Amino acid sequence: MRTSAKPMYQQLKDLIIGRISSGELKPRDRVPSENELVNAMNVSRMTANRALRELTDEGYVDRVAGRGTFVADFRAQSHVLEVQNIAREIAARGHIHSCEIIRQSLQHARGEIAKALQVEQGADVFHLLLVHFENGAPVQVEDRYVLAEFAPQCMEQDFQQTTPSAYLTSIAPLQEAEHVVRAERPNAAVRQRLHMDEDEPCLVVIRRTWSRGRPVTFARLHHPGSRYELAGHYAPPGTPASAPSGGVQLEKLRQ
Amino acid sequence: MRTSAKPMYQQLKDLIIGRISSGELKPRDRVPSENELVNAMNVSRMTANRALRELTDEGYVDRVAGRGTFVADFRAQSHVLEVQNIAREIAARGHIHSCEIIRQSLQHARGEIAKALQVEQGADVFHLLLVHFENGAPVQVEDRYVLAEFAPQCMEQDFQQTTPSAYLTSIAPLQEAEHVVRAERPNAAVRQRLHMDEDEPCLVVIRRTWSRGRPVTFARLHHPGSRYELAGHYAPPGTPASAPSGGVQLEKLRQ
DNA sequence: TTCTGTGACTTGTATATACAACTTGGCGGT
DNA sequence: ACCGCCAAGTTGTATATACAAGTCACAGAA
Repeated sequence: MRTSAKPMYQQLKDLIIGRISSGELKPRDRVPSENELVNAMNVSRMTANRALRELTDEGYVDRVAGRGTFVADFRAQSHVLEVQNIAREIAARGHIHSCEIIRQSLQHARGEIAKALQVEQGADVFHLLLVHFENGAPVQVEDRYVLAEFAPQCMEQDFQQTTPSAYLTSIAPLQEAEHVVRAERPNAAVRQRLHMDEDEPCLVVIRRTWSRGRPVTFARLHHPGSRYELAGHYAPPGTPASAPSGGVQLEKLRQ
Repeated sequence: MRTSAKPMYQQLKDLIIGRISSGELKPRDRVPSENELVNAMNVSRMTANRALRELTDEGYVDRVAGRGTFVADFRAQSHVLEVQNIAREIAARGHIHSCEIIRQSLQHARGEIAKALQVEQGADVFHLLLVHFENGAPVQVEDRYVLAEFAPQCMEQDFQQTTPSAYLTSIAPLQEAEHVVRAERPNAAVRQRLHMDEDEPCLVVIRRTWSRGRPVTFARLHHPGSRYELAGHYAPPGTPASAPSGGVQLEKLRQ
């Protein structure tokens, strides 16, 4: 065929990614089957198969023999959200997560915030200021800005029930993330909220997240250095997962 | 065909990955072409194509139409090494990297080190202690242990010319990496080597790296909080790279 | 000598076909 | 009512074939 510049399987992928990104197809929705694509798009089944198979590898869809192809849960999109959802992270350790809401307001983006979100000065943004607790001890101050246009229902949300990152991933796929990690001395307000010692340093994560090609949220996350650390494990795709086994061992290395 | 449990294209992938992991095929070596696989393994070309194409997606090989398929440079293995090579990182900023070697010795692994590398107490390990400088200012203390068995030539290396991580990636593919990031107060020795202020916090990265299924090196990297930060950008594979454009903007947010 | 083109080999894509294995719903028998 | 079986639809894999496009070496012409 090759009527266009892009190969046919890529056009099929773009088509389906487009339907997912636009919200036309939501998580767990059924994606056209190979045979439906064959009839609708006038391609061979192998071409449709390649498109859907690659979308599976890339985490957009899940396929089950005999049932069909379905849009993947955003939550399962791995890496991007790995560090993101602190409530899950705490729950995974078997601990209890709780949350105090300091501020939840609609503001006009100014200065750094407008730049970071790539919008004009004065654009509507929601500002959230929360403190997250693990078994009652504060472990994170979340200072987050969200494009109002992206999440219009943001003021009605109860973020004690659902963390902002969980809410954001529920309304659209967060497809890209950028973060910067620093060690800093906290200011007095942060130190007080995190119950930190006088000279205790702060682990700061600054994070921007993209959806549909645009940055939609910007967050500064402050953690007490003595009670929080970031961990990550990277393996190239296709690796049979050589059983790292070691997160626990590393804990013991804490000096 | 399906004579075995695993599908044929997977067997082909495993075969080639095996030859790469064992060292039989080194970076830039030529991998059998599709037609050679067709003849040698008695499969169809589409099956050989799928195996080699997936190996390309997974970063094991590079393919050039008209020339052939070649083992990928380990250095190009993206994520795993992203944070790893500080000399490259500094060079990418257009700055000058230099390095002071404090210690380069053969030791017996004890305690935490043996545990982290999953070897018996007393096994031979090389211990490296270096300070890395960016334009003359110290930015990292690298405290690294390397399995002697893995890198027997380690004592002969001049790590002022080639950083340990560059050397290690040159002798075998580092396939998995695990890291933990913390904010800590440095001890006196580290503070002195990094020329840090009295109350300046330290960004600490603890990293283990695997090769061929075994941990081979373990490093503690200390950075001055005021002069170093970690940055990362994650996008799901297949994303058309929506031009983040923003590392620079984020810099300006530094308080 | 230098240039040109041509053929062999390579990857990239696309199609048509085939069979296996899994899932679901419905039909018919008990 | 319930059970079992089968048909239709789905994904997963494999083959044979075809053409397009890139690379390279070598033969032959200028």
